[in-house]
Amino acid sequence: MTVKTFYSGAIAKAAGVSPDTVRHYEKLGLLPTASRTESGYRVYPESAVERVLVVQRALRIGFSLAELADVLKARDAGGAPCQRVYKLAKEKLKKVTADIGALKQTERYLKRVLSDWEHRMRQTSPGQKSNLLHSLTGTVNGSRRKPNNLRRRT
Amino acid sequence: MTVKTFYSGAIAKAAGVSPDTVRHYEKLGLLPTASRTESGYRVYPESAVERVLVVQRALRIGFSLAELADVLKARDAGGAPCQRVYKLAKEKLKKVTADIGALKQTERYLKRVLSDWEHRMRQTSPGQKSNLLHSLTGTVNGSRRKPNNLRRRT
DNA sequence: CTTGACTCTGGAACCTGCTCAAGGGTTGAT
DNA sequence: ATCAACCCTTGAGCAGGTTCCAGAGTCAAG
Repeated sequence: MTVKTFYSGAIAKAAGVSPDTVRHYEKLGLLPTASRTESGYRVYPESAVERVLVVQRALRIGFSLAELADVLKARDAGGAPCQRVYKLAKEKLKKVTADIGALKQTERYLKRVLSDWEHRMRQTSPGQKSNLLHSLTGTVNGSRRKPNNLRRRT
Repeated sequence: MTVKTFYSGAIAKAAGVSPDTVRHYEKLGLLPTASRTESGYRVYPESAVERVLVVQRALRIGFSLAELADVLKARDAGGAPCQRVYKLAKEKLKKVTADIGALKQTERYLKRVLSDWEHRMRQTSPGQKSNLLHSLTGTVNGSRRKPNNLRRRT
């Protein structure tokens, strides 16, 4: 009795990603190199699903694929990179907290700007310029760039 | 008496960006097309500095260059795209608020994970696997992708 | 034995706001 | 005349995590 095995597509479906992603992960070393059928199809053990899910969760926390590849390769090589993982996670937390602070400042600023604009627009007849953008001041402290990319699978 | 004029480099320096950025903005329509000297140098009025600054501030709020190009072109064409700008800014606020919520969830989750790991590592002799990554559960609700990119000018 | 759904490969494209490089002209002071 | 310090253009590159493509092979059902 052999272990149940899966092609890339099945792993992908079970983990909610695309087959391309599975292959990509393998190429980067996030999944141990799959064995192949005679015809060249990748064959994975069921555990690969969990692996993909772990990667996805770690990504959400802020790990990069490269970092994950590092530690997962170390693990697959028999090591126990817990210290490394722990340290990385702590960095992620710091980053997240900092990002929250920056975003909050942007939020406050944006709220102020909006209420200012509402005031300004009430004093301007429609179709007239009220120079909203122009009224932006230089006092945005938090830096904000793309905290979007809300990933969603189709 | 003519108005004082500036080359791209001077505008850039005054606004704290690179000349490349100024040209880039012009190409995208964020700056009205500059007139040229006989030798082909771009010539800007002083107001271009303010324009670049406005763009930079709007970027921090979360506007994209494309959106800004839209409204600024409309303005330059004699329009008053205030409604559009206002609506966009409101969307930005919504996004920022949502991002903060998502990040806060990630923060909470990450904190839980870390304290769990600390516990786990105390029970594992050094050099042994404690499967930290593997213990990531699926309960991260907030989606998080790169709320970093903290822009800083060099 | 055809059809349709799968698999493989390598490499390019996506997105965004720049940034840089190559190759070449202009300006202004010495 | 020569030099530094500008300016121009086109086009490519970066980050990062996919996603998509062409061209081709494989597999199982009818």
